[in-house]
Amino acid sequence: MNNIELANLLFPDVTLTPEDIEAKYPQRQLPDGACVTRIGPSPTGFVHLGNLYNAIIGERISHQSNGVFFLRIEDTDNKREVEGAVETVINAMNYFGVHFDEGATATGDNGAYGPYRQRQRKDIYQVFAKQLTERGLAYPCFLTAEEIDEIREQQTANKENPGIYGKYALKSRSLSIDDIKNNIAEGKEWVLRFKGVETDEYICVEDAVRGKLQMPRNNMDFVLLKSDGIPTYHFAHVVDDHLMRSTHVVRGEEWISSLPMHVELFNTFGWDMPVYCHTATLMKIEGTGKRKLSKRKDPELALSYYQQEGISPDAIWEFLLTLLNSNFEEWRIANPEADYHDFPYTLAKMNISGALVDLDKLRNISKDVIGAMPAQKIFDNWLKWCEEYNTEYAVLIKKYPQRTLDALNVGRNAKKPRKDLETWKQACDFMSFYYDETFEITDEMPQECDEETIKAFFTKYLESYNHDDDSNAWFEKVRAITEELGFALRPKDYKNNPEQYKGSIVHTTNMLRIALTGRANAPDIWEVSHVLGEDIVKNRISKHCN
RNA sequence: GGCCCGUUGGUCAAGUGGUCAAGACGGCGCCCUUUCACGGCGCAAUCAUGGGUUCGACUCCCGUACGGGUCACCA
Repeated sequence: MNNIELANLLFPDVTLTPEDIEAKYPQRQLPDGACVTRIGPSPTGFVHLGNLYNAIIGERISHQSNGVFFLRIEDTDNKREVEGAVETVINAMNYFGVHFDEGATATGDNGAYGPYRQRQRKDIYQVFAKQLTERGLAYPCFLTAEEIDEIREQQTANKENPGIYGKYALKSRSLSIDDIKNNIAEGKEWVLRFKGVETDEYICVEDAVRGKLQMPRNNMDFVLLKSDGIPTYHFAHVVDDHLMRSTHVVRGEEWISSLPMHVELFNTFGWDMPVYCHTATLMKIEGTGKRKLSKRKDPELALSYYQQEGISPDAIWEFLLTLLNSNFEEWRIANPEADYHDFPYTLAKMNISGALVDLDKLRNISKDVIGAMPAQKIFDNWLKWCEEYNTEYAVLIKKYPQRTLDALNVGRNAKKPRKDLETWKQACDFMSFYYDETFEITDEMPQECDEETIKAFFTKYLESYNHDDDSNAWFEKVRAITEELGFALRPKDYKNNPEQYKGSIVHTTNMLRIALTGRANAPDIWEVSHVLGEDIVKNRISKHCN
């Protein structure tokens, strides 16, 4: 009786019952084995790699099983919320190719299990909070922050576990209904706490990636509702994932230690627990050891970093997939052409220790990914990136669309395409020699070629140059000049008898390459020449004739 | 400190009692090659540690060390 009175005192506006709510969110009609899961980012304005990492897992297990993947905004902490952050999350997920079946969108909610923003679900949580109060399992606590601090200090001094539990909860738990009425009348703020049970029992949860997790049963009087009536993560998680009918909960391992609270809630409500999947923390190398990626020190933690660098979403997926499932790389080698969505992802193959984010490996993967793209797709993606991050190049690309496309095709249609491009940012650097506006000579001419030789070579080259020559005819001329100037036609001849030659054809072609592209490492000279066009070629060559 | 998780080469990692301990990135070397690439081949390099259990342990158990997480009206 007392509990009912208390519940009505605390929640005078709540008229619905848990049954009413349950009825609004029926079991989903899905094929056997379908996974329903979600990501629940909080709108802090910072979306990080770990968010994507977990999102990919959720996306894969749900869509591979013909289930449902949704986006829920966990905005219960209004202090941390940043203007426009919801949009930031949605845009980032969209950019990186993570698609939701339902949930929060930029324009509102989509789906029958909403609202998908936790603050808008306040009324729902209150119904269940009231029920818990009626059952005598929750109570209002008027402890101030200072009082809680004092308790903690005392506990630390006594080497006891910190928190509100056992005898430390007594003061609040033993308040009479009149005390509570008076406190409320005086305008004192309160939180709703769960009544933890004093016990030495253990709980055991079968985690889909870690196997058995065993830990002491919860004994804490943890907070269910904060003083503004909004739930804590723990309460919101349990209520939401139950009502939204999630079958799997994918989240970082930092949640393992609060698992006992969640188990306690699922059990007291009598609800089935979802399958938990606690994933590893992303690490970074530093000095001799690993450490957690840090928001402050590591720019590569932010998803925006990869956008700024112009690493394609496909490359990020392939990279994360290699971290997530170690058999992905083998699968990729066996199926070089396949879409990564066809890779059979499994939770069981997940690694449970912290994976290290290796940017070199990412770049390598990125090269392969871009290497496999048709030139037109590269053109489109690169241009799109430039329009946002490098407007100078966006202008160039649009000024010379055909030349750019031809340039992107150099060496691409061979059986083994070149892998010059690794990121859109780096592409701006690599492609610079195709435009007079950005052309720059950065490498030195080979030491084997003195000034005299350089002048002679280019003069002869220019004299004999015929833009209509095919590749073979062109190369014959290069050979002729090379020989004429006393350079070996075969690199080995020079290597074996260095005293007989000034150098080899390696050096003469190098000169040519540097004159045309500004560097020693660039694609096939004949092909490049035909992308550049006769005028530019002659112009660049003639600069070295005197 | 309590509770929990983890530890295979420089890095990502296969591996579930018997393997010469896969593979990938990076490094080095060689080969292919008319340039630049691409590619191919090869080399070096790993089971944190001490005890058990066992005919046999990277695999199972206990301890130690190290790393990580968490102990909020943050998620």
